[in-house]
Amino acid sequence: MEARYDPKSIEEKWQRVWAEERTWEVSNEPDERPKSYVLEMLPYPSGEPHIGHLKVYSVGDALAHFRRRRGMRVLHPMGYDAFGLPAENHAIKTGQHPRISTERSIRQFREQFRSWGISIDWSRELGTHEPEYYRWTQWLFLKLYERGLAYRNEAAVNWCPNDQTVLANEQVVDGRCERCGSAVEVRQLEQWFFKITEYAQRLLDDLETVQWPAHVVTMQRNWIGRSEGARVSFRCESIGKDYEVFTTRPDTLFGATFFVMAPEHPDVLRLNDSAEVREYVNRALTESHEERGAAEKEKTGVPLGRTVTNPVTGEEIPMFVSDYVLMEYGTGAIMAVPAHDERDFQFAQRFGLPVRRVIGSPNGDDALPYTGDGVMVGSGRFDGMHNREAFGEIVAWLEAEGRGRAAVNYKLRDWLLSRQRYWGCPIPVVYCDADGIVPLPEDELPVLLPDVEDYAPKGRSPLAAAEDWVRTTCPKCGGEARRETDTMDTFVDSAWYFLRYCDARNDRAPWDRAVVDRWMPVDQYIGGVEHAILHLMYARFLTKALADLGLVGFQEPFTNLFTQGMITRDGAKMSKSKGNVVSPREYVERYGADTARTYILFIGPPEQDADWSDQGVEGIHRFLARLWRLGVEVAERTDASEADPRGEPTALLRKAHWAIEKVTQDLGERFALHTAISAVIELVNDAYRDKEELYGSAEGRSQLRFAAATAASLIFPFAPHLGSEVYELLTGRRVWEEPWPEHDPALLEEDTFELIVQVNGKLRDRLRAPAGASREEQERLARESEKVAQRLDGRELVKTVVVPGKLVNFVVR
RNA sequence: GCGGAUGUGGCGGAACCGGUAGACGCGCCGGCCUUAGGAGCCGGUGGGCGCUUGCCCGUGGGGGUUCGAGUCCCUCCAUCCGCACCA
Repeated sequence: MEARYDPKSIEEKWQRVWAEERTWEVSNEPDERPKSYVLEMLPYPSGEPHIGHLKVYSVGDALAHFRRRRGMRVLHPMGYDAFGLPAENHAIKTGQHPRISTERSIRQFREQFRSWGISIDWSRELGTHEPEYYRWTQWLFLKLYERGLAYRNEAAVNWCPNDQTVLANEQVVDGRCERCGSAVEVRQLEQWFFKITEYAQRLLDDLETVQWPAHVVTMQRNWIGRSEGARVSFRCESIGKDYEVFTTRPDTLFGATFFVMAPEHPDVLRLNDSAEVREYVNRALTESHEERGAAEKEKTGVPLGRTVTNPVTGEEIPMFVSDYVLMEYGTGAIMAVPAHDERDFQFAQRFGLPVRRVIGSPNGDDALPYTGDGVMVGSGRFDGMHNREAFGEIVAWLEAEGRGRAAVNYKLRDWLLSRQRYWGCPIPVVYCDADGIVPLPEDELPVLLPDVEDYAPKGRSPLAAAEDWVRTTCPKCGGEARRETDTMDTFVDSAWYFLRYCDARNDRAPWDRAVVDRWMPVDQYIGGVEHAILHLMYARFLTKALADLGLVGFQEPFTNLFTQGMITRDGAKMSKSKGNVVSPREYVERYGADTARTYILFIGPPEQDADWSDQGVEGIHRFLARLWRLGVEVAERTDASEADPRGEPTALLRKAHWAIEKVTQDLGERFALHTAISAVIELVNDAYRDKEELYGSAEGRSQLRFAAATAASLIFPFAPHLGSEVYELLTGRRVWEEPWPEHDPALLEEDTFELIVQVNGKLRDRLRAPAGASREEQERLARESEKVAQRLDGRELVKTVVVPGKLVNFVVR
């Protein structure tokens, strides 16, 4: 017998079968089976897949296999998020077209995914850079534009000086470019936006309809940042204009002793255009987010030499400009209540402004600023009221006077989607002197990305250099027009790919609604937490917009979300500079894909970070080899006719049924893939322990053969090649065509159980007791235990606790 | 500062409803097989004391609820993550 587990030949054999027979393709025609859409987040193809990819697809594939064999029609597609900066930066360095390097990476990804044996429906494969795909990205842009959800506007935007492009707020982390780490500058530019703010409330509300990890929901909630408060008007008599502010504390209005505007506020220079103010404003505008953002920074500002009227006190309060007020939030101006707000307090200290207490603290503590609740003071007829009550009363008063109203404000800002870069989806509009912004008609799509000589960004899109391409005619008047040269944020491409998969080869529309409505929403979405806000928020927004357009029939794209943890090495994040990168290919070549996949799932709970260990890989490889040898040996030493277990159930047969139940629960009811694998290991260990004895009888052989085939069947979702191989060896059948096994509950029932006997809650003895023992019987058995009798002797029995089928606890004094 | 998560052997982790703490794997120790093995097979492995049967301690620290707590409550500590001048 050639007793060597050879993953290479086994894996190649089954991969060939799956490719030739297109085993994992699924039709869009519904059948009696319930559907399940299992999706991992779209990979960005750069070089080769890394260990994180191996993990996410190992998790998703285990689930896809399990659900198929449980009788579901499973959609499990693959594609590539192919536009983007790394490929373009590579092009700048080498002069090679980003399409070349991107498509090279895609080939490598595809080849690796195949070598991992992931069960993908390759007939739906897509790349977001293909005209067949981005044609529809452009089409969606036009739909949003028609609906007023895409607009062009000048605004203070984040500018990355290194990547030479604007960024969305979500792509700025700690004042730095999320991609390259450069300090982000603020620039006043005209850009394209999607009106995601219009969906703020719905994005918030519908978080309650999805089953997502709590921390992701919390992050989205915080990002949307809903605050309830009021808008209040402050009149500036000297120029005869009302300025509105948003406040969450209308109850402190009597304590508003000054008024502050953001440097970007359009009226600042109108109120005061002195050199000092100009200089302050200019400095604030050019300061990076990081410099400006620090909360610890000392407050700065300049008085504007004007006043506004506090609407409740009638008092004239001074106006300032200061960079601690943000133009993007609320109205870009605030009422300052130094007694009850930290920041206003700091500013007041710095500028010697009055601090007026209007809420008392319940413990009589008179330290200011005080931000808690209490009883109103110094607030006219509201004095004596609790501030929570005064909140509503003051808003009602403002409304009656026409000086304000209740209002809700969100931190969420519109999605800035234009980028001054080359390797992205062209925005399908033109600029015409006569007609202004003109969207292209649908039949002119796709607007193909032209080839250019130079990819280097120069503060404007490299596309602007393609003069022949830029010059075009206006679809409205036929006159001269210029094309939009910005491209779209790649997050637009990935905000709808899951819809395209449903109907990937449709060339008349992005999808057929009936088809999409049958597959969507995604039943299980799997990916990393790093997308908790960006991608997931954008995809949710787009889905809602499409629902409003009547293009899809659901509100949320991802019913269940699973966020997998990172794989570290020596406790640290893998990086080239640390030299601790684990290459999946290396391990797949050395041990086989089954070992790599099973190990990465066995290492720990998939949602947690886990540290890669070469010794751990060896351990799992040993287990798979053990299972393979068991299969070979059992196939040789038992008869195929003995496949069905017969005779008195042995411990091993019971163990097989126990493993079936365990794996089914771990895979079906939770994401406990690591404990599912443990259960199969236990089954194989028991088979080794018992096999020599079982070979001795026909009945024993039949049960052994069943146990080995069951182990193969249960390991299949994790190690599909080995599972297929061993299962075929023992049954002659294809494991993926077999229904998922079901355990026989009768076989899990034992005649006796281990009765735990405690005295004062401490374990004192373990006894065998008959399965159906009554409480009295259990207690009697426990009392008969010598060890227990010794401890009960001469002491007063206070109480006896009996848990049927489990334990007896004697409480003595 | 605010919000969230986590803390169990030498290591990764298990224990699902409050009921045998440490499944499974790694590592380590011992044995078998072998010309030899870093191959395979079998056994042991939380700590301490007796070292045979047994006893005591033990799930980050302290306190509480309970017949009984890794699990529930309070409190403190540590680590990680997210947000952070959002009015």
